[in-house]
Amino acid sequence: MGEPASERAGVPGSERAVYISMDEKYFAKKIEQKWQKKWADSRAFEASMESNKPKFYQLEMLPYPSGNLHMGHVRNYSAGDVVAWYKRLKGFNVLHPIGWDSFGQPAEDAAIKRGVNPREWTEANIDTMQGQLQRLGISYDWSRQMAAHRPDYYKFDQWFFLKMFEMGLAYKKKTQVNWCETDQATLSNEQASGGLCWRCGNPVTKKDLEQWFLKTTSYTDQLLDDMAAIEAGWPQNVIKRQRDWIGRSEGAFVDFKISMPTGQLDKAAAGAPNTVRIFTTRIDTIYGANAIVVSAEHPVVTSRHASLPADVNAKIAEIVAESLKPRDREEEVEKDGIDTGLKAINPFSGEALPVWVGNYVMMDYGTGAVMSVPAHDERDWEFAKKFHLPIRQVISEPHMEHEHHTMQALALDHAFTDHGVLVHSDYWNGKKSETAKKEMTEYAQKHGFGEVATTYRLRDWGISRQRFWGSPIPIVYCDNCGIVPEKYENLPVQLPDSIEITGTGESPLARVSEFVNTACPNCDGPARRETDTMDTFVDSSWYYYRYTDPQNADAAVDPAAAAYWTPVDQYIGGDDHAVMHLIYARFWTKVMRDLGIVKFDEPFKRLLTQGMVVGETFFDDSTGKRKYFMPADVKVERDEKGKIISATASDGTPLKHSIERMSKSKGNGVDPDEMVEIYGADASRIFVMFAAPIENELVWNEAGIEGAVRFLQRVWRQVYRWRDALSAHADRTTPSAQSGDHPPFSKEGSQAARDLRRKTHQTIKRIDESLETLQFNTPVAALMELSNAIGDLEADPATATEDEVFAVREAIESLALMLAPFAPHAAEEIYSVVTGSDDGMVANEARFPEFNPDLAKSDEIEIPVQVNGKLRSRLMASPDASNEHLTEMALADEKVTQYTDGKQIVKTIVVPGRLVNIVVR
RNA sequence: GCACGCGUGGCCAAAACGGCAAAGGCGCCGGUCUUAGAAACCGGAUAUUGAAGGUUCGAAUCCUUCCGCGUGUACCA
Repeated sequence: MGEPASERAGVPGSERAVYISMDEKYFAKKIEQKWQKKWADSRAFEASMESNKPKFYQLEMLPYPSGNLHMGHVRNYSAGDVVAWYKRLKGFNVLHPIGWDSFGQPAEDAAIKRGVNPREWTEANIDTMQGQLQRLGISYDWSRQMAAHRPDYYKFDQWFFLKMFEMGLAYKKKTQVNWCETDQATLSNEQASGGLCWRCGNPVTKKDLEQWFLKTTSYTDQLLDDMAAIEAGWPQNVIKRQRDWIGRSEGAFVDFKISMPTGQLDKAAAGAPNTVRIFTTRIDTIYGANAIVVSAEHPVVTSRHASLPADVNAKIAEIVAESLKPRDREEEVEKDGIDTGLKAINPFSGEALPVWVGNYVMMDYGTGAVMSVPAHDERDWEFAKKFHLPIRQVISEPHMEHEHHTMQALALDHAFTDHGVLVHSDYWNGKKSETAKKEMTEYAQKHGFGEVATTYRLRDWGISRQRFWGSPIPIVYCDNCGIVPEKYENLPVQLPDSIEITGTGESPLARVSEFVNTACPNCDGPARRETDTMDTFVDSSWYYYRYTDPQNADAAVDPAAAAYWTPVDQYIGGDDHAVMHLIYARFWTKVMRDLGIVKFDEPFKRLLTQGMVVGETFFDDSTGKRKYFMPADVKVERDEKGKIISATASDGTPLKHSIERMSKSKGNGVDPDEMVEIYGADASRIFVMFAAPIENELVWNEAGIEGAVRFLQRVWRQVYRWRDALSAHADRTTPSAQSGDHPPFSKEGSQAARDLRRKTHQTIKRIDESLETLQFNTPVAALMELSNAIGDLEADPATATEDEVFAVREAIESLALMLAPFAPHAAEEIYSVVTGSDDGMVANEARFPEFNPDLAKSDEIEIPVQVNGKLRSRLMASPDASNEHLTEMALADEKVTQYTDGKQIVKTIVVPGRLVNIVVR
């Protein structure tokens, strides 16, 4: 690559007879610095509620301040800025804020590894990244920045927690966490992957810990049903994933009575349940049940521990122990279980079924017990095969309706899980599954051993983290009063300024006595604080409300500010947050609605999920752990398609390669700062938007970025070439590319000028439509085409006709305005030259150019003529020529008659304005 | 396994409702300039739209099957 533009920056432009002087060459850095300063000085992007324009809230997902921006951020924020600029130019009062998800583990890890202060580390990172974003020229309202780790923000995490505590939405419960005995630390699932502690390498166990939960499940139906209101504005796959995640499943509960095997007394503890309730979605298969299978933790077995045979108890203990081991997601667990000796009576058939403990039944879903119907459920099939349990088919193919229902069906070689017709099912023989489900549930209900039931996959949200760098949970434990919420006036419960974080032990806060020891808010006696902190998803559940009222010390947000700006009109972010963050944020909004803070159900009207930015990685995993190599240190062989054949390290070690999410540690990261330094912010942003559709994965390939630079340079050159001719017309009071202010072309007006105006207006239409539908790559292509069209006009600026100058002016001014969302600095500069005002588009209330259909229309169009679908000729016709006229012209055409002579014309198809097709035989 | 999505020149990609000879960029080739190269500029070539069937006057677009790739998810009863 050649001499970087930046090194040439700073050359002063020569004074010319134009209102705004212009360098002959495009100096990215000079222009970018100029406009970044102007925008900051004029507070161009600071939003205010004092406006008579309609509001538009453009939001991008809250970044974690890791220290450096990566290309995924650049992609996300460039896209957001396209929307923000577009809406601004469309006359909206735009709110476009940014902030920091600044609580979380990396800061704590840095503290452990390098002994730095997490607060200082975090603040320094925020500084760095803010600078990077500013150099990219993203049009944020910096005055509204929030950062989760600052007490003025997390105060309200705590406020919300207390409110939820009052509402019964926050509660404490014992649950299992990954636990490293050696380090005495809880671990997230990722940190415990493979069953080994990521820090010390010792096996991880599970441990029961008291944890705080937020009752997301009390909003399950709303979370599910309210999606109907936002469905149109959200990607289908996100909607689907949320539905799956919530996992509503409709079926029935059925109670089975427990009896001990013949000859044995029931030695169960007093109060041991004598029924087992199962959940099933297929009650129609109940005559095929061969066993009841319960989870190892099910009360029906735990309460009978004393009476169960020793080998049964041993096996149950083994299953429990096995289930406590963390395992890889991919690993398939073999079915295991044991017959407890208990019997359960099928309330439909009266049959006594064995009660098994099975490792595939989960205690925390449904009732922790299932009826095993091997003929019609794959898991039960597998279980029955392994333990040689009987398999009885009770559902037959649908066409068997009214046939011989009692006949033994064909021997099955796999579970038949479809709906069908009941057989071997007594009274219900011959009925369809759907009918039987309904009737059997009603029957169970009527006879008191069952009911209609709906279960969900969604669990409550565990927010406790045994960590330092998070928002303290505002709860106090008092020997006299028990669990006591902190008083509102005592918020925020502040993190201690500096503590030693070693990475071992329980929550680091537990060792800070000034923090732990406190007075009970209730009785003022000695008490201890909760030392767990909140999940950082808490912070990101409501930050977008804080932006609307960021300085408020008394409330999370003023309802009036929230009412003005929210809900968010357009949200843009990574696909990876499709489920968790977006469910939590939706939940939080519903809680805020119930608190009367907002009046709507859903926080994000429209959502766009962008694809990841990925790059090639090279690594050696022969040691079991991946060691990454920088691409510069790798010798790569490629085939003619560019696919990698082999890669070797400089010392000759053969390396594996892959395409992975960009990151510094993997050596495939691109530093946005470096890119901005070399190519400029505008070119970088254009390239990132142009390279691939926003929702696709973007495989990083830097080669293309020079095309973006060339495009900007070409536009610049065109503006420079025409600057004198344009400036002579730059004295209008209202700068505008609107078309109505120029009379229609005189008959003598050149065809070239007419063509350019047509291209301009066609481009306006295209770009407008693309931006409305959130396509960012095609508008860039359209701008390139428009710029090519300007270049195609051969007229000399000095001698051009008035029509031609007007057409060029309209094209360039439109181009500048439409370029603003992608390359705002260059666009502002060009706009200044064209309009003679150096105050910027915002101050000038610049508007997106308006499309004029009359100008976009060609006066004559070419109509292809096909014979039997094959192109044979073309006609020139007016765009509104009648079908009859076109048909006549086509049939008279010589090239057409060659193919139609002597044949019978079967029919003629005319697509108005498009083509004529003559079908002959 | 299940669900969803995608296959268009060497590469990234565009083409309302099925309707012209399938955009744009990168790369490539040639030219101008230059001692030469690079950059820049100008010009040019390059596609039976993954495969096979089907529907239709007409298919990149709709349907079926297959092949390849990607994403999500998994004992959820």
